[in-house]
Amino acid sequence: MVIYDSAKKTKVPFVPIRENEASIYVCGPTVYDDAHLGHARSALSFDLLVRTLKVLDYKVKLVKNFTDVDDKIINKMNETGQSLADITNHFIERYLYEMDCLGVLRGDIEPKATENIQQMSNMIQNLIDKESAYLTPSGDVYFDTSKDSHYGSISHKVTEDEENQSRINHNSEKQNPKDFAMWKACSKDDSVCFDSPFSRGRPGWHIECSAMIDRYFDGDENYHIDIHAGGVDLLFPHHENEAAQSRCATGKEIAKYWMHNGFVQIAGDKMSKSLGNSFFLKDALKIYDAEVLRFYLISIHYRNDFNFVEEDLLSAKKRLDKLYRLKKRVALGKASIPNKDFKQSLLDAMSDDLNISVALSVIDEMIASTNEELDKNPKNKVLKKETIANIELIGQLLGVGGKEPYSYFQIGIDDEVKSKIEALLSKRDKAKKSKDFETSDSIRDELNAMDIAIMDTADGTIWEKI
RNA sequence: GGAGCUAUCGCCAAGUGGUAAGGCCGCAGCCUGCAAAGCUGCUAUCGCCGGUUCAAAUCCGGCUAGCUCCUCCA
Repeated sequence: MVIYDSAKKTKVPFVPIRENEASIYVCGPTVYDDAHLGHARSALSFDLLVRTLKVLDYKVKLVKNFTDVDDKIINKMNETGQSLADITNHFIERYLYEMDCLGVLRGDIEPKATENIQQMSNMIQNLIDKESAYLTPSGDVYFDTSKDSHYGSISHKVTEDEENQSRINHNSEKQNPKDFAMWKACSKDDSVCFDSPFSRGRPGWHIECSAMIDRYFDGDENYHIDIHAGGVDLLFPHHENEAAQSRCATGKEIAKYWMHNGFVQIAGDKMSKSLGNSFFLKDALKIYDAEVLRFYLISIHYRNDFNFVEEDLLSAKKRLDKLYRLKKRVALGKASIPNKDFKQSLLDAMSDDLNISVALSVIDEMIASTNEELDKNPKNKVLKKETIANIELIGQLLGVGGKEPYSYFQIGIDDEVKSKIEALLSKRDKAKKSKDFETSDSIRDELNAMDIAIMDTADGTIWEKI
């Protein structure tokens, strides 16, 4: 396995802390709003990583967090009058449901920030004791970036003159503009406060990941975990700051490897809260089939920008359709084992920093060559069994193709429409048998008008929802 | 203002030194009563300029365009 390490800015061989094991932490969402396509893409990117490692026989430990205490959530409380727990539980539930729809494997642990206040507080106190952090008169605690000689080693964003060039005006009680809050003291009217040795307040954003990783992973003397993952936007400052905290608190690097997924764009623009062009997953799932959406979102390499275009989604669907049509052809029978060359090529592709484009081309070629062989010899049972195994492997690795193939082509068709289709087909069949092609063709036109495609096969006529 | 990424066929997109994978669309053929599905064949010299090299889409420099980060963000 080779992965692109965004801290080293190059592809590197993946050599885990412990042989044949992989410890992975993925930065999850701040749960104050519905998840959008960007959240889906991030989750899906690292879902492919986890699936690939599992197929390669790594024992994977995956932790994905929820940031459930944050200024944005508090703003939402003030807007809606709901409690923190009401808001966060609602969005966590929605998030998990939507990710389940997309076939994203659950984390082994999915901790919330609020379940780790004690751990955060301990780590902050530790950093204060080591003079890597300082408490201000108002009760805030800042990390002192000048105490970390490796600050900037992850994102490479910190330059000598950045503090002067940044567009942001730094005020506050920071000793250094690069310093960041680990703990924010609450004011009197704040409703979300936790006790700590330094002040009543709430944790900053970065500290939760450091604390959770310390809590949930063992690591070794050099690193806490193998892979730390998230969206590119988190590279700086979030991951830089996490790394600094963990480094100074524990003397270990937080992660051996860093992976960051690219952004989803809508019409060429970044999708963001501030632009108000978010495409929420709940809306996307109303329009598109979840599996098709998954297939589309994973079909572009995770580090590239992803420009969401409906036309492209539809062409992705056509590509997935071909897999299911092949599945129809081989549906009867048990799986044997995947074709050796196919499996090797597929794993080689995914092992190269999740090269999905090559993986998909390997699959397309498998589909074409299998169809060709089945055209010549429709009863090739050995091939059929092998193909079933091939498709199962695709399912494990990419999380697509697992549905029963006929039902895949009937999504969105209710029983009423279904019986109407079947009645029309039976009528057409009679007309065809009596060579009344005018009638049979007009029935076909009628079905086409209903977005139903039909195909006559040796075993009778089958239909698909287009 | 600073830092970085990207630029390959109509569209999506692989490919980090040796003469351009794959998918969608299109065209032709096979199959079909006709279709559909499936199969076969056909369609690019890689943003622009210059350099290095026997050889570059691939390395270097410049330019142009788009995007991202430096602020909450996946």
